[in-house]
Amino acid sequence: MARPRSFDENQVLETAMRTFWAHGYESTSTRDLCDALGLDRSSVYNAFTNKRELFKRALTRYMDATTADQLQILEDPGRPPADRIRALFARILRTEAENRRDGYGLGCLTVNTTMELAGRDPEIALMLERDAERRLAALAAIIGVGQRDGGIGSARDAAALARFVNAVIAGIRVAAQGGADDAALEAIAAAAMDALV
Amino acid sequence: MARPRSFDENQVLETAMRTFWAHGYESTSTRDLCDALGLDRSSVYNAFTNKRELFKRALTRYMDATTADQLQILEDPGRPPADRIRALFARILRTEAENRRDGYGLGCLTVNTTMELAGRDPEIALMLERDAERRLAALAAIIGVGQRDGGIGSARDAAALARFVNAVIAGIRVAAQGGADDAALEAIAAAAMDALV
DNA sequence: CAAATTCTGCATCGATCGATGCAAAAAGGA
DNA sequence: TCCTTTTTGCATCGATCGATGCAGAATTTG
Repeated sequence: MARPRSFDENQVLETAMRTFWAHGYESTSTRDLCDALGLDRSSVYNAFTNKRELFKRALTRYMDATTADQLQILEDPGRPPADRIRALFARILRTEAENRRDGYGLGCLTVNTTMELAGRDPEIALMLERDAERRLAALAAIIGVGQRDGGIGSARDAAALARFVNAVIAGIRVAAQGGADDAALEAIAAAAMDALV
Repeated sequence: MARPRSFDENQVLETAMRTFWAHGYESTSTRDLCDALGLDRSSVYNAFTNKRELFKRALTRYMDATTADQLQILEDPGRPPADRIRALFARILRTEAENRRDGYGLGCLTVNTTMELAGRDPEIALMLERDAERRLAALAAIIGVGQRDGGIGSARDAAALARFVNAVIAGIRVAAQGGADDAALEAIAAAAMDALV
């Protein structure tokens, strides 16, 4: 009954996500986006309302994919809990290595957005907090299991240890954006594991 | 022989530093700055060349003050090495608590700038790396002393442990900007100490 | 084929950005 | 007091920002 769209919405979101990821929200202009997307601005505004809504869609896509990937690692029944945390760190290190360009990592869109927008956009801050809660809950659950079966020797509150692991991951992202190499990032993760086992 | 300036350069740098700290580099317009400073743009451009040079001056001021403060804690001869690291974390937590507004911390201008600019401004990235080197060197030295006198039980390379402590501090800043409360930040620091002693 | 509906391409809007030109104001030195 | 030098206040520059208006193209339905 009407003219169909000339683009695939998922592909647009994927490209928009990578563009925001690489340059940040404010520094990505709608013109930059449309160049990367191969679309006119009016098409983007027609489909996604405005820049901020498009960003929210892209951020949701990133968080859904990333958190699902991390939860899958944390809930792998084939490994003991401590090994799952190790595997999580290994995944962080691998993605940071893959996304390195010009000596600087892209970091993580979640951490980047927390730094850029959480303090002045309550709605986006809430999206980020909900995502963080999911990851913290999964981490705390696995750590609790590890504490009961002895694989994780720390007697600290599991929720506190989950916050610690989450903070170290964020610290690794920051170090990557600051130019740290793979060995430096790996040393951080290895030391963090010492606090758990 | 000529008209004197109506402002104190140090006060201007202090105010500019706090404005950039609160809102970031790109999101602070020259008009925002001049409103905060009580000066006209032409005065600011006359004294500091342009926005980026003013930012570099403000960033240098921040790094000099912050790093000097942290090095003083790390080099306090009255405490054993492990206690100095604990005191460093305590200082981070205190400043984050002091700089909290609307539930969100200001974080740290160094970390904020690393996330916003390090990947696309090589000169500023170099300034940040030099500052990080100073802190890492001091941390590694103190950790080495602690390893030899037994206060720090970890057998890991002192430089690697220094990177770990630095990353945890960055992680605490990120958590603070994400809305974490004092207790959550303290739990992160406490767990990090477990990896050293 | 014609009517209805949506999408696309181009031009452009007002707002804001960093930065500058210029004349008046303010000081010191003669 | 007058000359020289610098700062200051005001107006404004060109570029870019996010966003929109509108006519024509494209497609489904009748």
